[in-house]
Amino acid sequence: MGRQGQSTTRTPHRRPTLREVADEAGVSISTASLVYSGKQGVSPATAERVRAAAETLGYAGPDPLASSLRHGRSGVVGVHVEGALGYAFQDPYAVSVLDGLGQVLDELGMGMLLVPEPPGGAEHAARLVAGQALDALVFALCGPTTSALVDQVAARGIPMLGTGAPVDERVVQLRIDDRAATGELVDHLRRLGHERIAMLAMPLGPGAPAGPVTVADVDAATYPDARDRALAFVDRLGPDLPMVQSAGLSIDGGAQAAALLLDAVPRPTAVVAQSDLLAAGVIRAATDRGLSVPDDLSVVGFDGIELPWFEGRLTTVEQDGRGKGRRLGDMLRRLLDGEVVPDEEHPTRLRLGTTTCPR
Amino acid sequence: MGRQGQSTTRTPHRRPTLREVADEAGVSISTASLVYSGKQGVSPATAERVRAAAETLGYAGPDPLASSLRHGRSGVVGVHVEGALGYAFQDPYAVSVLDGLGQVLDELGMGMLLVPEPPGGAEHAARLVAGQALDALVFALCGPTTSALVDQVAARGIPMLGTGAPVDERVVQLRIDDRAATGELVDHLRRLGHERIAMLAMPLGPGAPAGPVTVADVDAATYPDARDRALAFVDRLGPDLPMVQSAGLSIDGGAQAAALLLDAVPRPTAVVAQSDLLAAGVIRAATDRGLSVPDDLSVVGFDGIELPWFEGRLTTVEQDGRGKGRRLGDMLRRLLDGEVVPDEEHPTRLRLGTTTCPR
DNA sequence: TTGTAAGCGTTATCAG
DNA sequence: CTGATAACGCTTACAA
Repeated sequence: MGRQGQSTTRTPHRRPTLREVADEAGVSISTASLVYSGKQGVSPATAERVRAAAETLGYAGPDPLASSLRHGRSGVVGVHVEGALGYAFQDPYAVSVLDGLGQVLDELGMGMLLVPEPPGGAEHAARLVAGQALDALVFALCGPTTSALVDQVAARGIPMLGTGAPVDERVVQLRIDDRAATGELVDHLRRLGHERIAMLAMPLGPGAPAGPVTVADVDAATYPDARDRALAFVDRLGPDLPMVQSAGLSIDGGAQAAALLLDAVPRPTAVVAQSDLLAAGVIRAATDRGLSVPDDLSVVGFDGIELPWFEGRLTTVEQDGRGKGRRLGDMLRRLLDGEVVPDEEHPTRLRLGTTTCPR
Repeated sequence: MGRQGQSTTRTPHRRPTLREVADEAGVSISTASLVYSGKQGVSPATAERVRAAAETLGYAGPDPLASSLRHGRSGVVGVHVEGALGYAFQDPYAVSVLDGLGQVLDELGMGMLLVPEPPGGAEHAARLVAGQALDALVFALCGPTTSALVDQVAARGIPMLGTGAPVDERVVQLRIDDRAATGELVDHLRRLGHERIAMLAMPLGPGAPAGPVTVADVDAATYPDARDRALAFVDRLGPDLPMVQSAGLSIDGGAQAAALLLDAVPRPTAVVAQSDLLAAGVIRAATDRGLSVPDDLSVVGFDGIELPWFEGRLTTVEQDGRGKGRRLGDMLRRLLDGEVVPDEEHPTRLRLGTTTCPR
């Protein structure tokens, strides 16, 4: 109580340490520590003395850094984000996965550290990971099949979790069945009588240009989810239907790539877009051309995000991003508990909307 | 080369330490350290021996935790996010700020740790911050005027940066002139001949319900940006024009609140929305009612985000989120360098689009 | 150029 | 219930 001359000399921010608190309280440093970790019994009286001393000195609790070093755990989970944040977070699906993961991490008292890997520079991410204490690394947003980070992180003994990529036995996966789900979409369109169906693929690899793709391109794709969805399309419908990839995972990118499909003659009667964002682009491109969805063109997407500005409801595959994120969090918890966690599969389901109708 | 029997015994993941590497290389531990910090001269020959030893033992470099403890810096910047991630990241403007900040942090080799503060539970964020080693905390996304975190973080001697909130002298601010910018929007509409202008405000506080608000409500607002924009509106146009707040910062929320304005008689001829997302909601609500924008209703927003599905261009105030984020990063750098950083102001500019026309 | 030694601030183990 | 003491893994004067 009373002034402590705090504003007079004020050495430039040397925080008091537990030892000083202990001295002030007239107890040993280990006793003081016990007060904070709250494990063993400390007599209420001494505990109170320690707290008072802490108050006096302005001690805000044990230094997380020292505590982490001691425990060998930082309480931080890295989340790999491919591309700039502004780019990756444009996709509500990606955000919903992070949201779910974040919920679980919150419960675990752990933090989420973003590990962005900018377009050209893997070394940035590598440098960050080298200097940052991570308890685990999650590839939540499905990037390339391989990543230079994997070796590095594995060497540190840090467990990794992914949603299909990078493909590596050291990365525990929570996959969806991209092929089966895409198959359901295609079957739905075929049941409606569509035959001239086109595919609008996500970029098959980093920096892929918008334009037509062949089956060979698909086979060589760097992104496994884009590849599997395209392969399922080819499996069901053969190699002769039009396929294009977009230059990015965005509405604009989708619209631009969709233009290639919609301006072709004969025009497809249905488009399978590999993501809802791309499907939104298809819808916009169609509308721009005076085509009505679904009357002139049926459109299906993938992911199951909300498109609040769209009156109507996209026919799509629900992935339940938040649920997937939560499940990732659950696997993470087990991984950190030292359990051996096998790969798992997350269910998806076809959701019928208003963007498809009979041919 | 050759097998090292890695898959046979494999003690459960005890990483080698620098001391073991030094022993293996036949040098002292400090010499080995020098090889990694790369400061002083180590003879190329010894350096090579150390590296070889590291390779042999599978040493992946100094433990970041120990290194951080020694340096007293964690290389982590906390970013406060109000509400669930899935909610906060819905706003492209918020994401763009984070994107810009992330760019600078990347250059600094620092990481970005998300510190979500869920709707009801400030103690979650508090617990996270208590257990996490942060070099700084940024309130990038403009939350409430006060935050319980501030005292706690200040006690740890961690510098804080904000964009208007929380209001506290210990938080260095990068502000925009909300009042002047809103004034420009209003003036623009008045020049076009509009008189019956309505305001659609962002939530004035956490969990605010959608509905009409009075000047008194505005004065008591918890979010300073929402308050200042509303006050500027009242200053210019008097207290008698309709004002509503939305229940959340989203297109849906905007549309719902906008309904209250558009169904009133007489209907306003122009709406000032406090964010572009809300403006998008107004446009949707208008369209739903068969009103044409701008012919039947002029709409202005705030922020300057892209609405890729909207043919046309919103009249709004450009905030250049990415630039703002980068500038926050720059202030952060100076703060971490120990400089005394004064509050700054970020410029905005009126951007004319296609959503306003003469009355 | 290399080695010695003293911490960084905690926590855990084990006596008392 | 409390107190020495030894780590945790690394960095950096300072000495050789």
